[in-house]
Order: sequence, then C-alpha cells, then structure tokens
Amino acid sequence: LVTDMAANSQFSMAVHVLTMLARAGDDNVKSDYIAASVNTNPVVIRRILSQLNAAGLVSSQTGAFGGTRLAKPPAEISLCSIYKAVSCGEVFALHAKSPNQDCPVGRGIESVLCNLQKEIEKSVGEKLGQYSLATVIDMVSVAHA
Amino acid sequence: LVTDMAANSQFSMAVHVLTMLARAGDDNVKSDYIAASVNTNPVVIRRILSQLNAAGLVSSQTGAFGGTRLAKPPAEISLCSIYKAVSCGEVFALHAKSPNQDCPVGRGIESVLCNLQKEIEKSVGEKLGQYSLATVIDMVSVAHA
DNA sequence: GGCAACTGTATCAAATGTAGTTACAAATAT
DNA sequence: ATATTTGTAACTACATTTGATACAGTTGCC
Repeated sequence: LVTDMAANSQFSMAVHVLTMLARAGDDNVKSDYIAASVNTNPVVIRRILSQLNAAGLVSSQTGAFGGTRLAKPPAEISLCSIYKAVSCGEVFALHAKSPNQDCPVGRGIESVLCNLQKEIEKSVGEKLGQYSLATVIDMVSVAHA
Repeated sequence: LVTDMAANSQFSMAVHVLTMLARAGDDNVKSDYIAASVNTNPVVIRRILSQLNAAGLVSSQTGAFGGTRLAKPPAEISLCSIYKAVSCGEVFALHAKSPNQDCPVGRGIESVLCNLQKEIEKSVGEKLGQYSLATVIDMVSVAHA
C-alpha cells in the first residue's frame, strides 16, 4: 500500500461495480467476481452494494447461487443517483470550528459559505445527471475498441 | 475536539481570511488577528496565507508591523482562483488501486472516470468563477444588515 | 435434513489527511 | 539592539478510508 488513502473513491468503485452488473444482464453477480475486477476485497464491494441497494439501484439475493443484479435498466441509472447513493463528502467543507461570532465577518460568513456549498453541490448533481450508466458502458466499450 | 476532522475546510477558511483582508484595505493584517475571527491557531492561518501568496492573491511582509494584504482588488479575485490556490481534493477520487487489467471493464473504466473527473472539476471551476471576493463581501454584509 | 455457497455486517488494523500546537530561524521597523 | 511578525518544521490528536477476518443468516440443491 503506497497510495493515497483517506480520499473517497467510493463513487469510482460504485460506477465500476454497476458497469459489471450491467454487463451481466439479469444474471446474479457475486461480490467475489466484482472484487476481482475492481482489485479489492469482496467485503469492500458488498459495502458499496449495500448502499446502492438502499438507493434502489440494485437488488441482491442471499444464499447459494445468490448475488446482485441491477434493479433498473442502465439508461435509467444516472450518475447523479450513484453519486448520491454512496455518501461522498461535499466538494468543500465548512469551518470545523464555528468562527468568532463577535466579528462581523465571522458572524456572516458561515451562511454565505453554506449557501455557496449547496449551489456547487447542485451544479455537480446537474452535471452528473447528464450521464447515465448506459453512457459509461458505451464509453468503456469505445475506450478499448 | 468533537468535530469531524479530515474534511478539508481550507477553502472555507481561505474565503474567510480574504474577506478579512479585503475589509482592511491597504493595511497589513496580522495572522493573530485573522486567527481570532476564524477561531483557530495563527499558524493555520499562515499556512493558508502561504498558499494564497503562492497563487498571487495576497502579499505578505515579515518583521515588525508586518502582515498581509490583498494583492488585487476584491472584484478581481474569483472564488475559482481561491479554490485552485488551496489544494482541495477532487470532487471524487479515482480507484486507489488500479483495477484488474485482464477484465474489459477494469481496463476501460479508469480513463472514463478520469475524463469525467476533469469535466466535473471544470464545471465546479466555472460555477465558482461566477463569484468574486467582492460578491462574498456583499453577501456577508447583507447577511446581518 | 444437511451441506455448500453467498450475502450482510461487526470488528479490527494500517495508512493517510487535517487541524492544532509549540518552537524557532529570518526579517524588519523603531 | 530590541520587539514584532512571518515562514516553516515537527509533533500530536483525531477522523476517514480501505483492507481483512470472522461469523450469523439465507437459500438452492442433493
């Protein structure tokens, strides 16, 4: 392990996972199989699948011959819904400690930054909403055609 | 300390710092004074000022009666330039470990995600570019008028 | 029924990033 | 000279992410 940890890559992994599921169609896919492609531990994959399941993007089945498959067609899964499903942090964080309320700037800056944060997050959501899982699948195919 | 650490709030602090400097006009402002408003340690402020200085947004002076002031008028400092100045992480991170290159998806997904990452980052930059430090100052003033 | 396979989740360890703090060298006005 | 202030190194504390092991619960098949 030499890489930079503590930098949330769950969105990247989630897109990867969903792409694998899309290629399997209606077949159940096992977490071990996905883990081999993502190059990580099956539990990491199951943690992501758990969030995607909560968001209604996939549906899983326990027991022998179990596994996971998409809950909707790839064209109906937007990248925005994936982004929201895995709890990625905000683009930037607000002050860790509340600023000094005795200072005019300290008193006013928090709400301004909070509004800005919401606007940026909305902007990111709209941009991601322009793409679907189907788009990604096409791009992956073209990438090494 | 009970707050959530490890969530980069340097952009928020940088905007706060620059707002303080803007209000001081051409006067040198000391890191201790800014730290009192941001409610943190002067060294944390000087670390941010160091990055803003490298980006040409402020100019500092060491020694007695030293301090920092803006290097340009607030209207010419866009929030995008502030965002780029403090090294905030990307909106989402790519895979920590490189995916399995023996899998078609693993082989193609990285470049797709990388392109997407760049596009999102560009989108964020454009959105932030719509605002300047002058805008923020106005909003802070209005917030508690 | 019993077995094998798979998910779901708890728990722990390793690595990394952020923020806060102390300390001190370098610079500069008086 | 002296006092003041920046710039930066070094260290601690804490949170987050990822990876790994373990195991209970579920399910298909013989």
